[in-house]
Amino acid sequence: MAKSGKIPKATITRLSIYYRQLELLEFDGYRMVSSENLAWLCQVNSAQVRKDLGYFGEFGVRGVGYDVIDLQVHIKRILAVNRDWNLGIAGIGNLGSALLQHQNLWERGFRCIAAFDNDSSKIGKTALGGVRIIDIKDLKQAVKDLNIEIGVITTPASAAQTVADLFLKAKVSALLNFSPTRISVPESCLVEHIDFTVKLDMISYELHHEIGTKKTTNSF
Amino acid sequence: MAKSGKIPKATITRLSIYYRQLELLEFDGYRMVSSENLAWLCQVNSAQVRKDLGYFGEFGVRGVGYDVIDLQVHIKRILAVNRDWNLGIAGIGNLGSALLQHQNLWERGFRCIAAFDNDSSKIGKTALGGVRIIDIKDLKQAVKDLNIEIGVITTPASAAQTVADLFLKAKVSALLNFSPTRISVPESCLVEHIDFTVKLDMISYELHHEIGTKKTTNSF
DNA sequence: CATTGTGAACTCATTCACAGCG
DNA sequence: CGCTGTGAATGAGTTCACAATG
Repeated sequence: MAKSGKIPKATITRLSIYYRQLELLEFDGYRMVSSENLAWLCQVNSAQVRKDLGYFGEFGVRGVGYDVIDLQVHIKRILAVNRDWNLGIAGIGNLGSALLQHQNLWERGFRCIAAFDNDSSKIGKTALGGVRIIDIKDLKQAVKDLNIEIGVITTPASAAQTVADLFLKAKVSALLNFSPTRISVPESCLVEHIDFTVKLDMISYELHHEIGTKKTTNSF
Repeated sequence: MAKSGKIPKATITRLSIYYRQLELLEFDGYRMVSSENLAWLCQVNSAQVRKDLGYFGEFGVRGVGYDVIDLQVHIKRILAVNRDWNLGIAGIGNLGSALLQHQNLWERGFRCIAAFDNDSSKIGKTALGGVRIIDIKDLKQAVKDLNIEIGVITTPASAAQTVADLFLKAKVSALLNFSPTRISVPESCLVEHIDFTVKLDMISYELHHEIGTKKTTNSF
């Protein structure tokens, strides 16, 4: 069923987006959707939708389309979001707080179950989302006790590498880095960056070089 | 000097990253850097660095490398970040607040000079960063008065399209959308998305499908 | 018979390899 | 001699176009 081979990273990104549109379609009462429809909603080419899905199996019915609910189930399984993931957030400023109380994350199974900071005025207090703030010195123990798999870095840039090292010593499987810094990690650890200063630089560039045509971008 | 032709979007992303490493190199007292060096720091191929720069001119000295300060100036000019950009933030929750007080943005010339919300308990108050919170109904006027060019959407997903429409009516040039929703805009408006639920889905996928090799990613 | 699934064609991006030059 | 700049080679990702089919 599921086919192997090299799967473009962009495909995974799009699967995530297809999934969200499918949720909306279901909410709006649709039972079936064609690749054309879905592609239009996600602002991509319809062959792209079919090819992306084709990497993982045959989920459609020729002449009809895809079952809106069925396809959600398939994509959840592919993305492995049909389970919970435990997250620990380091750096409980506004950004960290935003993630802790983010309703959507919890609903999707991304559980922010630990909050770390080095500010003694915060430690021991209850952060937004109802999680107690733990001294970052105790990160390793907490990661172990709470079985945290994904570390989220929402510290200032200057602390990012230090915090990353703490997470690495605690053997998390992946890091999500919100600081505008490249962090260096061993091969064994997956890192994703979310750097809005880079996005703003891109906007700056594109506004300045006024590209006349289609400007909505598909980068996430 | 500056060469034209199609420039990959990824090139612009990398220029932004090169720039940040150059700042660090300068801070550490380096005067010159080779493409090899810089590439290593940014975790890319050295030919990539040279090609990226090559789209815009010849900034290096053969046999020597690139002047650390000079190259920063060139990249700033290319990215058009050698000027200020006025930003308006809509949705003053934790995420919006994080941006408003984000020191780095201001230093880089991205000035968050307006804050909008529809919550009457917030309107009129001073947000973090010292900006007064304006009723979102008055967005259009404020955008005009303050000459805001980039609208930032930090509202819940449910409000994202409405707020986007307000920004569009106010004729901002670009939107930076932090909500996990595709927003539809006319061709004339540039949109960049920052969607961390997508990033988490990617982490989930990659952890589940344990890719044995190099896992640090270059997507921003 | 409308729509999927997919090889082949094409477009875009990265890397190689070396000529050109300070 | 060492490193840049770049055409040529390779590789990756997207789109086309149509045979397969429920």
